[in-house]
Amino acid sequence: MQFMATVTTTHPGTSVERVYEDLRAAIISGEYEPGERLRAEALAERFGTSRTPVREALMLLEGDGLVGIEPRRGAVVRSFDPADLADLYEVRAVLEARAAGLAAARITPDDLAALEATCDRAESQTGNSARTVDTLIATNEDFHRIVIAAAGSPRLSAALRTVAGIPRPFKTVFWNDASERARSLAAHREIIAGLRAGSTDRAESATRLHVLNARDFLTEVMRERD
Amino acid sequence: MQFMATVTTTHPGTSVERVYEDLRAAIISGEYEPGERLRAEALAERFGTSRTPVREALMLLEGDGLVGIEPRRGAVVRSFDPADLADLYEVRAVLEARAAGLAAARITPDDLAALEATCDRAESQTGNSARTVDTLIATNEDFHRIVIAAAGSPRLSAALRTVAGIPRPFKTVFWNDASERARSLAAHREIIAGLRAGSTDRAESATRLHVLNARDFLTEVMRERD
DNA sequence: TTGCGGTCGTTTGCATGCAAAAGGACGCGC
DNA sequence: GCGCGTCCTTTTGCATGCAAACGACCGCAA
Repeated sequence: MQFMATVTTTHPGTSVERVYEDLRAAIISGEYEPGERLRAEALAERFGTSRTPVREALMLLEGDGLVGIEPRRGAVVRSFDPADLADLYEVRAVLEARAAGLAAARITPDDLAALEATCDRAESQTGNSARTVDTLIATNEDFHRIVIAAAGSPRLSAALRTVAGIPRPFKTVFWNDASERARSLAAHREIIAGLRAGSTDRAESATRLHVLNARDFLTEVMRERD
Repeated sequence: MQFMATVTTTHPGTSVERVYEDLRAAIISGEYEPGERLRAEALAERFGTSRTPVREALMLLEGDGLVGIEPRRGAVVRSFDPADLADLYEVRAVLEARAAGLAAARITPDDLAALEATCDRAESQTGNSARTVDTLIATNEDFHRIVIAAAGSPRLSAALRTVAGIPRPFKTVFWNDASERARSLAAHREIIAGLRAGSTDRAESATRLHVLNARDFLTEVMRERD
């Protein structure tokens, strides 16, 4: 399949990175369902490469907890049961709280302004259209990304990657819920206040609360789903 | 190089796993020095495989923070400057403290006994022979491994992998220091007490203290090294 | 001497071939 | 009818070929 004809003004970097990013996005978007088998050949064709980089990307995604690989059996999209999700969010709570705590001592006015901007942006989004929900999810991710970057801890960022990705359907139920939206927005402003005050404790506590609230909502929803 | 002659009663599993484990051990043992280049061909020859599994193992080790890979430039053993080490230990402190906290609610008498056993074993080791230090390092790792396993959180375990590995020379200076040994042993017993009491707070605090003490010692030593 | 450009060897990244394992279909015996 | 063994297909895991990137080396000019 060496005639890849400059598929889509391809990203920079190597093939593995490209497949990793795109496949990750595809899994998170829900395009591949939990439990679905990920065959190397098919993915290679899809991404216009060979099986080698696909295989490598799959190994990286396994490290991110998005894909399960069993030797000689292949890769599948991991499924998230309530216990899994709760576990994941609890680790996220610990790590993101710590990130916020570190950020409180280092954050710049620019970053604070950017954080405020995400809140304003979220506030301006009303309704439940797919576009609205998309924007909210993206905005939320921006917020967390800024805080984590502001913490300035490479190891913390690396650790967070192991709990960063969950398929979008889960997020969608969250951001479709009006009261959760309001609660998140309030929490974000609370976190910003802590960061602005340079208060490690406030930033940490507010973040922990925020993430654990999300955990509770999601596990609750999943429980009543079945 | 397909005549690999059953190199060393090879581990089970795939070639990648084997290379990953062995190379990881080699790096941690200090056999490859920080900054040293890791050429795929040479490693393939050493491990009796081809470059493909080696390349994949290197990517996994990059995820563990032990190896740095730059596209088209190759892999190197990561070097640990004082800031790196401090960062790593701070994340470890957060995660291991949390693990101990979780473990306090779930640990079994068997695990408690195993933890006690590691302390007794450590206590019986005196002197500074290489063998003694080896044993202390292994014993210490056993202790932490048991606690983490007892936490029963797969995501926490996964996150900890990103901060688990540091080359042995660093550990050696630590375990050669008599007062650090004593302090570690006392801390371990403190943690056990917290776990036995089922006290999340005690187990957490003791663990955080323990890991941060190690951080301080190491950064201190590194500072005066230069 | 120092800086720059061209050349060549080395090493990576990717595509592909191939052996072997896993899973399923089929048929046989019970 | 059901279990079991065998054959066949699919898919993985690994080895290897090859193009392209990197960087070291060398010569030349300022």
